[in-house]
Amino acid sequence: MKTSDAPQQKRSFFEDVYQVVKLIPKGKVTSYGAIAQYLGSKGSARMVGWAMNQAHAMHNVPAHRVVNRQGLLTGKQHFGESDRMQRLLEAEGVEVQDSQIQNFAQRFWDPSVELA
DNA sequence: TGTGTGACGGGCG
DNA sequence: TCGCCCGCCACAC
Repeated sequence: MKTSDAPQQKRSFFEDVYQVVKLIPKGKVTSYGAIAQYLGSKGSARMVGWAMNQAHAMHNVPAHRVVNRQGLLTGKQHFGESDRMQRLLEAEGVEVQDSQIQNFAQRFWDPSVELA
């Protein structure tokens, strides 16, 4: 086995994202950019979004709590059912109207601030 | 090895 | 105000 082992945790950028997402309190949401900024790559919000795509395999990652800066459930399409993501948020007390989180500013949870 | 992709964000017309 | 374009960076093929 040499260096070919360690197929488990890769300490990749993804896991960092997952850890942050897991820390999102129930009933709160954050944005891709906020996570990216917390990770140090403010302009790499796309990476976070893409990481969420892989997070699909991770059942411990509440990806539904991550939305874009507008508070819009842009990633709902990746949850299979169009209403699944919204349903999950509503189950946590987050008001969602037409894929748009209500009182987004109030529900917003910034890791770079809360985890500071 | 290099190119393309991507659940975004900010800026400009 | 709305819409379009460009930029960022890691990962897969």
